Amino acid sequence: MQTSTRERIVVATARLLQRQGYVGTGIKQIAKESQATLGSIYHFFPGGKEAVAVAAIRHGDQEFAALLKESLDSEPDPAEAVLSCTRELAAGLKESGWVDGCPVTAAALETLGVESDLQQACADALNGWERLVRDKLLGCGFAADDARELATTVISAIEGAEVTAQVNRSEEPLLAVGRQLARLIRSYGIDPPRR
Amino acid sequence: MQTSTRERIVVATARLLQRQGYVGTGIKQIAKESQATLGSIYHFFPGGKEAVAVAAIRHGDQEFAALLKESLDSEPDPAEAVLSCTRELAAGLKESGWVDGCPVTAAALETLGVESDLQQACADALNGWERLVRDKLLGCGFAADDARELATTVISAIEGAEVTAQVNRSEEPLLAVGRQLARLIRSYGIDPPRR
DNA sequence: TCCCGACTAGAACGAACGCTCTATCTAGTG
DNA sequence: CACTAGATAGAGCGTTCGTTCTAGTCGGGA
Repeated sequence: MQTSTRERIVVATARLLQRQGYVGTGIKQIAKESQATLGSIYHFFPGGKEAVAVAAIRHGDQEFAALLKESLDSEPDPAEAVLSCTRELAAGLKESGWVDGCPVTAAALETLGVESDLQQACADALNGWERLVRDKLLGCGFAADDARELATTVISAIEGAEVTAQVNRSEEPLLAVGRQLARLIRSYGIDPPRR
Repeated sequence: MQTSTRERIVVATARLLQRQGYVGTGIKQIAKESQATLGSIYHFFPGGKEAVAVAAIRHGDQEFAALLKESLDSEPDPAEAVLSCTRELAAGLKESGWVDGCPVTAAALETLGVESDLQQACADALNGWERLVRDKLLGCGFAADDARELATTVISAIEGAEVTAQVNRSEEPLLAVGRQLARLIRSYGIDPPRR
């Protein structure tokens, strides 16, 4: 067996969570989709459904962080980097038939009322992504306050643009937001570092 | 009876939807919360749960559109108008204990896979809000293309900022995004119309 | 007075939910 | 070979889901 049963469960759950949320995803559906059985799931995750979801959210977190980091590292100019990131997200979203959106938003919104590990995992993911953007901006010479506000704006706007793109089944919202974010970053008039 | 049973059902459902999404909200919970009975709900909404949800989404749509329109009309300068809007949203979010977020996002994300009236209602809401912003910008002398892209960005960013604010239980993301959006709008260098 | 449509009320149904339980299989160790 | 911990397998538990159904209440026109 190439991939462990545990890993198959986590990956399948991550995909299901981003498509139909936490409440909409059943343990038995996870079992079927991951080619595992109920016994296996409860063996690896004695915490039940929520424990599986937490692991899946963390998986989606790392996956998106890797994509984001790759985009940010590929371009020295932060404005270009954000553009490249939105382009990549738009392409991926279209390819999935507009269903594979942000891996944490759906789950996060459903578990807001209750204090849970799941909610914490979602918050950690969002804040981690924001930190990646902030560090990039700091490395390009932005002031600390500007970098922080811009990072929050970039992540929030991308988050919202992904939802808008999904609902309208169109790449345009993501691309338009990418262009405007690039303009906003450039408006600070900081020269991009040359390689 | 001051408010009709039908209205109570719609209002209660709208609040439940924005807090816990579509799948997470049960018909019986709607009945309890709205002081109605199952019979009443199915009497007014023969289409069942989805029909109730569609009416509730449309209600939330109009409610938010009214708030948005009020913010936009209160300030002649579009940048100031967006700032005022994010401030108002931040205050409302905090007051609700970070649970009453965007009325359609949660429901929209859960019903992406299937072609449904509910999904259409969510798309209509988002596009309607975007149009409000676009018309404001057009009225201020923005070029058609700029107004369209900016409107998409404003709505998407606010949408995402609201999620970020909820997850972090903080007003700051909404306020920061508001400031950056104002800066972006001003970067076009178009003089705000004087009253 | 009767009646009828609008509305209220909640018992009951089959399906699906998360989870527990026992049983079986498998790989590694003595 | 026997033994055991790890992993797999799924029947079945109690509960809740959305929906259907029958029964009852009530005000106003014939």
